[in-house]
Amino acid sequence: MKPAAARRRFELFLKERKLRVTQQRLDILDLAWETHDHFSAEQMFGWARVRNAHASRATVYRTLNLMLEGRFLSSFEASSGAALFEHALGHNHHDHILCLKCGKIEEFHCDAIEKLQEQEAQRLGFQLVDHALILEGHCASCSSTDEL
Amino acid sequence: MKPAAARRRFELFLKERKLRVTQQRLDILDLAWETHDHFSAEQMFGWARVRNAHASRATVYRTLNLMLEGRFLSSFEASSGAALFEHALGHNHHDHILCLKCGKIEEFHCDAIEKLQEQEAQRLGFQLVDHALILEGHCASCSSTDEL
DNA sequence: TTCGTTGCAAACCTTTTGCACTACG
DNA sequence: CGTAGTGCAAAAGGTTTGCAACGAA
Repeated sequence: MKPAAARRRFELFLKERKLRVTQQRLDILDLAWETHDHFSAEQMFGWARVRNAHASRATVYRTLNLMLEGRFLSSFEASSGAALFEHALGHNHHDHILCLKCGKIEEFHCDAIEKLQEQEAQRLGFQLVDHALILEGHCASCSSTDEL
Repeated sequence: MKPAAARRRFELFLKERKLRVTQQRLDILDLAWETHDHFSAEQMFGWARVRNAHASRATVYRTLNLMLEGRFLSSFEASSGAALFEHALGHNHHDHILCLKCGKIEEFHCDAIEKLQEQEAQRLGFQLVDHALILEGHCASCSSTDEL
């Protein structure tokens, strides 16, 4: 989804839920669409600050959660404990693999894994709603330069 | 691993690392082996309190981390944000599926998924160290009684 | 005008840490 | 005895919340 389209859909989303279209909400959406990287709530707060977008930390958190509910963003837990967000691009769902040394994050998608997850859930009588898969290891450049 | 064996191995582990075998450490190990359920640090603190095991919250956290390092326990992140622990029984590695309504936790293991994770990591040039897979959904009894 | 939203700071929750005291080896 | 471990309370890190002021509809 392109920035303009995202913004339009976000406004619609807000109106459908009878929520107000505020400058802060739009600014945060725009900022989220300006990076192709994963970002934390704190980073977003910093960007807003730098860009005079005037959103308080509380509003940043509230808006990120709102965008999560509307599936404008997805998030996963970094090993630090903080949540990392990324905008939904209309891309297929993907999972993440983190380098434990340099912190690099790569995305991957594997249909076979998804199908097997669904199968396992069914086998256990669960109706699958969501899943979180995070792989951790050493990336190519980090493992080429280490002994440990 | 049975309680007695766990305790013996834990004492060995401590001695190998030149750490002291304290009453608190043994009590916490015993308590961990008294449940077949997943437990949080706070729960363990409560048990210790009730049982006069006299371990402070700080000691509980420190000891749980120690047992994690020694692979006496494994842990994963509950959706609440708190870590859930379970004793290592010598069982094979397994993943978890949580019911979003009643909180029930089931374990499962799927070799095919593990292999595919390894493949994906290799494909991306990563040397896989660990992974976390958590499925979330509605369990059989919760999905039979709901409309949502 | 009205009610949802914001900003601030305080509260929260989980986990870690500094330091004086305790106890294992 | 000497040093690692413990308990306490305070700090830390991330996120949520209560409430008065603000602003979109």
